[in-house]
Amino acid sequence: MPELPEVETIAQGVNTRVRGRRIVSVFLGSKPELLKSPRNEMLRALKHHSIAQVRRVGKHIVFDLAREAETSPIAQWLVHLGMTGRLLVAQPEVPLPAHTHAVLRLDDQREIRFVDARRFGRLSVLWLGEDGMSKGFVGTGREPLTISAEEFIALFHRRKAPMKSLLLNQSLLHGVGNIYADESLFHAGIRPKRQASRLTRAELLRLRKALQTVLRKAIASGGSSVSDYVDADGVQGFFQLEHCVYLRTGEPCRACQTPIQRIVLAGRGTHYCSRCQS
DNA sequence: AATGAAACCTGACAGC
DNA sequence: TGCTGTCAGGTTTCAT
Repeated sequence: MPELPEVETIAQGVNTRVRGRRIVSVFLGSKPELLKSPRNEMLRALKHHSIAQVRRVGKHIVFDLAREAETSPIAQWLVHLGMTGRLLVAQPEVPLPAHTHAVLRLDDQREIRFVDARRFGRLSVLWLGEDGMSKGFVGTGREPLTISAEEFIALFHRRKAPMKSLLLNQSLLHGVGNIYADESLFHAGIRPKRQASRLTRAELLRLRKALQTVLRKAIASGGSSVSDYVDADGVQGFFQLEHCVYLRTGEPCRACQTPIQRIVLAGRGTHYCSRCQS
């Protein structure tokens, strides 16, 4: 479900609520495909350790785990929410939702719960070297909010795939998904199918600006709740009210009233205005 | 190397 | 009511 703004909202929310707490017990469900690291490794990394920090890297939520009374992390717990994953902080008396696959019980009794109906989510553990040997998880690509204009342009140099497909490629930029790819292309006035290598420098500069603006605004709105996205408290975002094209097939363009088109590109529903985007 | 299509799952919703 | 088909915030794998 979640893209950069939703993952950012969740990570910030979880961080505020559980930073500094100790994990006293861990439950991991029986679905093996969710665990990208061995189960015993994951239990060993989590159990009896403290949560130094929770943050977002790309679409991943990173838990920095430290020994008690120490600050430098020894391991990281990585959570990828896939399409339908949720990460909730709840009191123990609140009933476990269906499809709960992991529960971390904290020293104040509260629980961090990983819930994922479709099971496209993934959990993994990264061990950190003793003397800062490993920097830990740095993500799969460049960070869209901080990438410079020149680096952004260089990413797409000589690429012949449609621009939207490349926006979704997590080894180039990480964090952009279907909603924000469609929305940023609309705001930049670029058709999703355009070959990246045929975009002008000015268009690429416009796209970077549009992408950063739309991501920042979405974070400020707590993300987009299209079907079932909620933050760490189970609260919905409201950036879906600002969508110009995503899931608005046939509805009038907010700028020119032309009905929004839907095509399939890179296997994904793709929405654009045929008049505003050229 | 790069691109595209299919596969992995469940749930919600529209139409009959 | 219940069936079928479509669609959904993502990534990986396989074929070209």
